[in-house]
Amino acid sequence: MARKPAPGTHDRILDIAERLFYEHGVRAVGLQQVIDECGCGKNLLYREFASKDDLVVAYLERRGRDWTAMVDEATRPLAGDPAGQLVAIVRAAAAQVAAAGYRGCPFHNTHAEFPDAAHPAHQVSVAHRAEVRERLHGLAEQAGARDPGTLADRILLIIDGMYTTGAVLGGHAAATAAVEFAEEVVHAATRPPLATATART
Amino acid sequence: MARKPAPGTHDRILDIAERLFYEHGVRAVGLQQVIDECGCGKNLLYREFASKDDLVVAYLERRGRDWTAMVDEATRPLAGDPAGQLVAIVRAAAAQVAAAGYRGCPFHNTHAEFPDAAHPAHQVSVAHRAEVRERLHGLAEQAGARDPGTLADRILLIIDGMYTTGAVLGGHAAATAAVEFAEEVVHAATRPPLATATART
DNA sequence: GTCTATACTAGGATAGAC
DNA sequence: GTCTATCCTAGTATAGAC
Repeated sequence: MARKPAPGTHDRILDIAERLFYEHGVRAVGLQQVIDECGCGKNLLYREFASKDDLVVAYLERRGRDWTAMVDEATRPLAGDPAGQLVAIVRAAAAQVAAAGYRGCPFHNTHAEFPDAAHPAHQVSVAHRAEVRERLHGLAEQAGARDPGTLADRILLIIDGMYTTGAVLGGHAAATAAVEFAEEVVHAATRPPLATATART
Repeated sequence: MARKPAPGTHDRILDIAERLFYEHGVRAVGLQQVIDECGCGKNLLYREFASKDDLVVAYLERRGRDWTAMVDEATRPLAGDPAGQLVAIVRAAAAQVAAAGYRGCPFHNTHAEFPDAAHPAHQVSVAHRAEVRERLHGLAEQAGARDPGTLADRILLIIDGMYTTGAVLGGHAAATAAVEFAEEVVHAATRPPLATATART
C-alpha cells in the first residue's frame, strides 16, 4: 500500500504482536503494549495496520502460512506415500505441541476469544481449519482409504485433541500419544479390509 | 456465605452470567451487562460475587458440576460395563456438541482467554481437565484395557478434538464421527490381543 | 520527509460509595 | 439503584527531533 519507508517495520511490528498475542491472548494485549515493545511511534503502527483487527488478521494469516510451510516441508520427503504424509503431518504438529512455550493452537485460541461470526479474526480461524481439513481429505483419498472423509475427520480429531490437551495438561505426553494413535488409525484405514486384498503399489 | 437476602438472587445472576460468558466470551462481557440483564443493583452483584474473577470461577465450577452430573447420568445405566461407559461419555459429550448454540468447551474457551497460570479461571480449567482424565483412566482400568493410560489419552483426544472441531466447523458431523471412532477405539483396546484370550467375564 | 512521542477524544472496564 | 472514581482501551491529531 504505502511505499515502504523502512523495510523491516511491517515485519518487526508483526513479530512483536505475534509473540504478545500468542502468549497473553489477543484481547489482553493493548496496542500501546505493542508500541512500547516495538519502540516505534503510534503513527507508524497505524500506517502499517489500519486497526487492531487488521493486525490480528495479519497475525493469523502469517501463522497460517507458517503452518502450510511446515506441512509442505514435513510431507515433501514422502512424495508418493500419502499415508505416510498423513502421519508426518501429525508428527510435525506434535513437535509444535512438545516445544517449550506451547500455548495451544492460535486459531482455536482466537476463535474462542472472538465468538462473533462477523469478526474478521473469527472468519480467518474458520477458513484455516477448513483448509486443513481439505488437505487431510485429499491425502486420505490419495492413500486409497476406504472412507477418506472418515479418515480425514479422525486425523483432524487427533490433531485438534492434541493441540487442546497439550495446551492444558502439558505437551509431551499428548504429543507422543497422538502420533502413535495416528499411525494406527492411518494403517487401519488404508490396509485392505481383511481377506479381499485389493493390492495397491 | 452471606445470609441469603433473596434466595434466588445468587442463581439468577449466575444463570445470566453463564449465558453471556459462554455466548460472547468472558472478556467481552462487562459486569454492567450482567447487571442490566439481571435487573439487580450493582451492590447486590458485588455482595454475591466479590469480583468478576469470582463470578467467572463460579460459572466454571457450575459447568464442572453439570459435566459430572451429565456423566453420572450417562454411565449409571451401564454399571458393570466400564467399556460401554467410556463410549457413553463420548456419546453424552457428542449430544452437547450437536445441540443448537454450541460454542465449544467452556473450559477450553476460558483457558484460551486466560493464559496466565496464576489466574483463578485458568486454574479451574486445568483442574477440570485433570479430573476428566482421571475419570476416563479409572474406567479404562476397570475395562481391563491392555494399556489404560493410552486408552484414556485416546478417548480424551477424541473428546477434545470433537469439542474443538464441533465449535469451529459445525457440530453434527464431528459428533457422529467421534462416537463411531470412540466405539472402535474402546473395542480395539479391550478385546483380547489376538489368539491368547485372557477372558474377563 | 520520516520518524518518535505526546496529547486528546470518546467510550467502556472494575470497583466502591452513598 | 444511582452516582462517582480510576483506569485502560482504540484511534486521531499534533508537536518536535533528525
